[in-house]
Amino acid sequence: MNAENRQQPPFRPVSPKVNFPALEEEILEFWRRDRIFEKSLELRRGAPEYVFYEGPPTANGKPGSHHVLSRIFKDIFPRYRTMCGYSVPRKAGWDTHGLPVELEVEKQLGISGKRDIEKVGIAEFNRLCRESIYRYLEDWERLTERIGFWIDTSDAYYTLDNNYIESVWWALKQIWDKGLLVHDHKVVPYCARCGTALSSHEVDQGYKDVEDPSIYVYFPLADEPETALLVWTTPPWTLISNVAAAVSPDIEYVRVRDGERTVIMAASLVEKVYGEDAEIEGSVELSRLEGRRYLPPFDFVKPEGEAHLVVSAEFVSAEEGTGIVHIAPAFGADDLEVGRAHGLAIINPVTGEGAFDEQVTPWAGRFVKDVDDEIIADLESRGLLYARVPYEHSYPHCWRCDTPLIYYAKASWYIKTTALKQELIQANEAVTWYPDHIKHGRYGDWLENNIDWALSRERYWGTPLPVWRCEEGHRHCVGSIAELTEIATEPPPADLDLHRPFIDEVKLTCPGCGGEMTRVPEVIDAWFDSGSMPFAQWHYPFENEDLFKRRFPADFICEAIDQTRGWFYSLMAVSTILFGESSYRNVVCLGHILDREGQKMSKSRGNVVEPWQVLDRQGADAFRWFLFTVSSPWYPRRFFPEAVDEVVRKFLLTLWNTYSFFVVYANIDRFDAAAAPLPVAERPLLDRWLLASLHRLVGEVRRGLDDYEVTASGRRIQEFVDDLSNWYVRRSRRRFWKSEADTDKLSAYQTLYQVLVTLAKLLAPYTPFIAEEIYRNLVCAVDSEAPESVHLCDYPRVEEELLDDDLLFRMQTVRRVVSLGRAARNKAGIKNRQPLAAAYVVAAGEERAAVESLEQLVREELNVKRLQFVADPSELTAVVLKPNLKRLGPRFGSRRPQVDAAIAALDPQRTAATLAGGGEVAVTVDGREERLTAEDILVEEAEREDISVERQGDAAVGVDTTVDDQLAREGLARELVHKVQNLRKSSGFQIEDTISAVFRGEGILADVLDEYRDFFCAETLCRDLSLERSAPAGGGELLEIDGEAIAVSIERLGSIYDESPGKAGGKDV
RNA sequence: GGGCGUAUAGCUCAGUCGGUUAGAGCGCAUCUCUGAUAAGGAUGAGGUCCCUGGUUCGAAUCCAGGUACGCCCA
Repeated sequence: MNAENRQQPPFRPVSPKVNFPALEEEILEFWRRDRIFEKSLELRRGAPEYVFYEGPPTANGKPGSHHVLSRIFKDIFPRYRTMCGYSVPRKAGWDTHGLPVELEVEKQLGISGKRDIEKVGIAEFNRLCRESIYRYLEDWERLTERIGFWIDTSDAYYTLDNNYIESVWWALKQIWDKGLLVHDHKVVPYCARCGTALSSHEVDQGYKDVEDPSIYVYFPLADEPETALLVWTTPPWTLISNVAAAVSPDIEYVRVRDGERTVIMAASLVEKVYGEDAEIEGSVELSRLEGRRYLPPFDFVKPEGEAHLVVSAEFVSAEEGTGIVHIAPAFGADDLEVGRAHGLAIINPVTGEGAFDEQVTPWAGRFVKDVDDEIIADLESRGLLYARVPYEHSYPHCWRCDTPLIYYAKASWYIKTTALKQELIQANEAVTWYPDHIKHGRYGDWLENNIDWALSRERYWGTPLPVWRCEEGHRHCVGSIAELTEIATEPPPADLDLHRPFIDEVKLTCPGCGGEMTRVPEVIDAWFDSGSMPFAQWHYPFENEDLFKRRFPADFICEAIDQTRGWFYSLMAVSTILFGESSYRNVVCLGHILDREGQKMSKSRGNVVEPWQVLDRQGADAFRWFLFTVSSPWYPRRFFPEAVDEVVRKFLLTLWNTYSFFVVYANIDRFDAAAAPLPVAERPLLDRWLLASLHRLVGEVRRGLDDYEVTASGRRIQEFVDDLSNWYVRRSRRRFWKSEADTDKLSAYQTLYQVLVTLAKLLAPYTPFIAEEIYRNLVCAVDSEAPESVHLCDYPRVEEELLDDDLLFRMQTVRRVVSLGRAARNKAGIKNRQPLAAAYVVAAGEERAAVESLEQLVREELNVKRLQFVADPSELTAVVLKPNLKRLGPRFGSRRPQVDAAIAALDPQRTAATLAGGGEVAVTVDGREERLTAEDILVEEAEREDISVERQGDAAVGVDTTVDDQLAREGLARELVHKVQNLRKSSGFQIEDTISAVFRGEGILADVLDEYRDFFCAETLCRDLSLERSAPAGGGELLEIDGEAIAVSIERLGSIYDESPGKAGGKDV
């Protein structure tokens, strides 16, 4: 053993078998222990910032696979930008308020509804809500860490913090001061039993198909009582509150005879209501309708304002009913809008319990829906009912108690976002959306149809609306704790919890009248909380002014498509009101994860894939790579755990094997990564090709990630890894495994090393774990100066001088030739191990030059001795001449067999050329010369027996299928090597073990072994070969090849480490 | 009910400006190769490009209408 051999292997040995989840746990431990995330932030401190906002998840349930999707997209771009030299602070956040939290607690307590909650007490209830938030926080943090999402959870913002709430209050006060925070009536879906309005999400859960009564009612005109408007409506009880009848400017109205009276209705609906025989008396001008008064169907309540006249409204349609719509502003959104426009009264004799109040004498105290029948009977008794028709429709019910909801005008607090529509649209113009169709599609449309933001909730667990009110009706909005303290009647405690019920106890002195002010009972929509995070996370403007200003707006945010009207909107709306611009510049909008059937994953369907299923089995890199590359992130994608297996096999293991191959051989050879690199120009063509290919890839991946595009870039990396493993490494294997330590070998090592290290950096944002493993073993192990983590490195840059399009073209050409050649071999049924004399390549010009420059490679791949170029595919095929029986039959009759024979005797190639040139050939029949033309002889192309050809378009490759004795013997030699290699493997010998072999046999196999003795020994590391010419019997394995047999027994002698001075390594090729 | 998106091989997905025989990977079958590999190579089977209609010399692609699924809204 010489000194060199006693050196330690440079790299930690790597097993080709790998357990990714276990590996990842080790990496996580390293990151934790050595604070790599913190160091990655520290490293870029002071660099230009790339601002990322974390859209706070509600930690109100366990995180699922869909959260993995958004969280890895939130991870990859900040990682990438960090490696590109930006400072990318990553403050986590938690959304802690809102109805879902309350519902969770209601469930936990086994209670339902506001009355129950108040029985429990708001203080206790909110305490439980606060607790509930933290219940799943650990699950979230554990998952976040495990998937490699680098975000600073130690410095997270919580929307329930007093500081956060104070910033939100500040924002609300700004909005208040602009006059945009208003108290107004709106029609909301309302559950009378629960005494609360429902959010649209809740309403969605309760639609049911029901049958309600609908009625056709006469509204006699005040000045012409024998003529009536015919109005169709449902449900009947709203007629008590009728204040107008609406017609449409787009509908034609007519008078129709109806017994004693005349009715007015839409022309297009007459037949449906009165049948084919209806008697139409004439049409009615819209101007003759608008403003006309009619006799109200009920007069329990005296209207305050305009009432009981005909108005015109766009929303009226002639699709069903009569084209005239009853208007009750208290009970319909459209109605309220029409009422506003025309100054109509609002008649609302319905209590919070959904019952008529005392004004409606006959039915006071009864639930409105239960009175429909009696109302209909009353109308009928007064001759005001034309017809009653059952009406089937989908109607919302309370998801909690199944009570039919009523649409009910309630006073709530609104932000007048409609007043800012243009500003919002303009703010959106400055945002880049991925995918771009969202910008002017789904999201743009939403802005175009903007409605005021219903801000208040009559609930408990939320940011309290900071508005106080006095007996005089003065209102005051509080914008800070200092202000609160200043005008409170009694100074609030220093540790005041700003939540209910504590804040409700704080009374203010009215700045207007000096009276006592009490806080309004509402809390605010939790979306306003999350929309306020750009400043509230910093407690701006009370603190951190510079921080906020530096980190506003965000360069990048990312959520799933369902956030269009959620966070994407609330962020933009809040910042546009306060700061006049969007709080984000680029937004990645992800599609949803569906189950294997394409159905949405949901707890109720039971089709949710638990992320740990994947993380524990295949690992985080596999999960990440799958989600990044398997399909476009904008589209909904189907997901099931087995789908990740392919990613592991196809990508991660291929990469791993390449890496472990390198480490195994580099350790055997004691490769010195610090040695001076060979100039690239002096490296073999295959190496230059790989480097050119790598740097083309670097450019593509950078361009992709710069443009928030991960899928195509990832797929390109995958292709590269496939090329690296199955072309470069496979082609280079022998270069790593040969005894001379020449520059060819050094070049192979340096090139593969360089490529693996670059690849690790390139992959770091995608698959941070395996990238870290490769980097640390290859770089940190040999270079103590290098950054300790791949995530502290700079992202690879394109090295222009390594790009070489010409070389890429040449290799592509060669690979096509090889592929065709292999197909040709396969077609001929000749084993690859059998050497052949020649391959024929149809190529000219650049392509021929390409193949010539890599001739040896092609010969090895195809296992042929010689490469020959031909200009035309026809040179590789035979020509067959056939008599054209149609012509020659009549011409020669019974002498035709002679003609056939004569044609068969012609030289096909030459004859075909003559005929193709318009010439004639002469044959002798019965001693007479006969002339035959192109029409007499059919020229067909045929396979040549001695060449097997495969074509693709203009390209074609053929192989010479003639196996002469010498080739056959060489083939047998390779068979022997192959069999013995298998024997080595099955005997459990190491790659580097040397052996002795004893053969017993006679005949051709013995001859071949003798002839190829050196070749055999080099290939099998056989250091002691003996051949007994005898019957192949006795001990050992019997090798059978083509019916011949030879017996062999092998034994381990030693290792190549133990022999030869100079570099270890040992096969002579 | 409205808006937006999606639909291509058994599965997961490409398919550029409308242009030759619609592709890849997985899976399947046959063959082959292999001392890095859970791999590689070759061949093959497998298609109502969701449906209907239109534009066009020509449609997976453009237009209209519909169906299914998803999201948002009513």
